[in-house]
Amino acid sequence: MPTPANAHFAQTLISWYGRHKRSLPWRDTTNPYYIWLSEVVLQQTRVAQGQPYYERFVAAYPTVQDLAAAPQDEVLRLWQGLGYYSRARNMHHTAQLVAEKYRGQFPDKYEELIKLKGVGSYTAAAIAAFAFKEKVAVLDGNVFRVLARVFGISDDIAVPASRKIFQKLADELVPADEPDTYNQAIMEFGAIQCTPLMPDCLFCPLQQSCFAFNHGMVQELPVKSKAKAARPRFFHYIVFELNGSFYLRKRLEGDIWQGLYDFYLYESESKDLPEAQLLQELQEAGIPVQEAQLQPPAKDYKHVLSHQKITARFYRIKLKYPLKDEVLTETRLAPYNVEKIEALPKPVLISSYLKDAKILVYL
DNA sequence: AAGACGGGGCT
DNA sequence: AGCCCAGTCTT
Repeated sequence: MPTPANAHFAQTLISWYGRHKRSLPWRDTTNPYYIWLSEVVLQQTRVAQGQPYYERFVAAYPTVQDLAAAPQDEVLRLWQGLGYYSRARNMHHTAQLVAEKYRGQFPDKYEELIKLKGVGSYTAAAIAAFAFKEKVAVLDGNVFRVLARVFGISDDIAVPASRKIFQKLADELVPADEPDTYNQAIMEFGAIQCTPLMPDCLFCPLQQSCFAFNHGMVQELPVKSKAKAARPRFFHYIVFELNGSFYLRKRLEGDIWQGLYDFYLYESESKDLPEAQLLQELQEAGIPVQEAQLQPPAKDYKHVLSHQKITARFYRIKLKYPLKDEVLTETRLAPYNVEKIEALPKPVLISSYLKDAKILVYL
C-alpha cells in the first residue's frame, strides 16, 4: 500500500512525464513483441544509439515468427555496431522459442517472462508493466539514480547486494492503477531531468523533497564504485587476399565478438611483434608466407571496449594460390568476395579496417 | 560476489 | 581520459 508520500512521488513523476516525455516508437504500442525488442536493444544503450536499430529490426522482422525464421548471420548483421552481441544471439533464440513453443504469444507474467533467455529482472518487469500493466517496478540505471538522490540512499549501486534495498523501495512506489505510465515516467525522468552529470535541479518538481538536493549531495549520489581498468590486448590480423576474395572466419565462444567474422588473428603479449616472429608463427601454423608478400600495417588501430583496450595491426597478403584445405580446417578460414563480406556481421574494428583499406567502399 | 561482455557520446 | 548508458549471464 503506497503511503501518501509515495503516492505524491508517483503522481509528480507521472505529471512531469505528461509534459516532458519524448515521442518514441515503442511507446505507441502494447504489443509485447515490440516492447521486448525495444527493451533488448536498449539494454546498456542510449536511446539515440538504439532507436535506429529498433526501427531496422521492426522493418526487417514485423513479427516474432519473422525474427525466428531469420538466419543468425542476418540477425547479427543487423545488430552490427550495437555491441554486447549475446543480446542478439539470445534474442534470436527466444524468438524461436516463442514462435515454436508458445505459438507466437509472449508470456504475460513477470515470473514467466524472466525465464526467457536474455530477459533479466529489468526487461521482464518492463514487458510485464508496459505490455500487460502488471504492478512491478523496473530497476535500471535511471531508477537507481533517481531513488538514490531523492531518498538519500548511499548504498553502492555497483554491488549486487544493494539491489535488494532499491528493489524494495521501487516496489513500494509503483501505483497499482498505472504501473506502465509510472515506470516509463521514472526512467524518462532519470534520462532527461535527473541526469548523471548536470541534473536540472533548478526546475525539478521534486526539488523540495529531494534528499540529495537538500543536503548538497547531488554530485555524490548515487554511490558507484569504479570499474577496474581495461585489459590491454594486441591483435595482429593477417588479411589473406586471393583474386579479389578475402579469408575470414566466424569467431567462437569464449572471447569477445562471438558469432562475428574477422581475419586470421595472432595475439601477442606486448605491443611490438617483430615481423620475423610473426612470419615464424605463420609458418608454424602451416601457412607458407614469404616476407616479400607481407604488406606492413599502415597504422595502429585503437579499439576501446569497456573491459579491453585493443591495439590492432592489419597485415595484408596477396596470395598466388589458395590456402590449403588443412589450413582452412585448422583455422576455420574461408574465402569471401566483397559482396559476401558486406553481408557478414563484423566487429566495428574490422569494418573500420575494411573501409580504410578500400576493400569495402560503403558503410 | 565478481567478471565478462561493445560501442558511442559527453565532459 | 573517465564516466555513463532502458542489463544479463556465467563462474
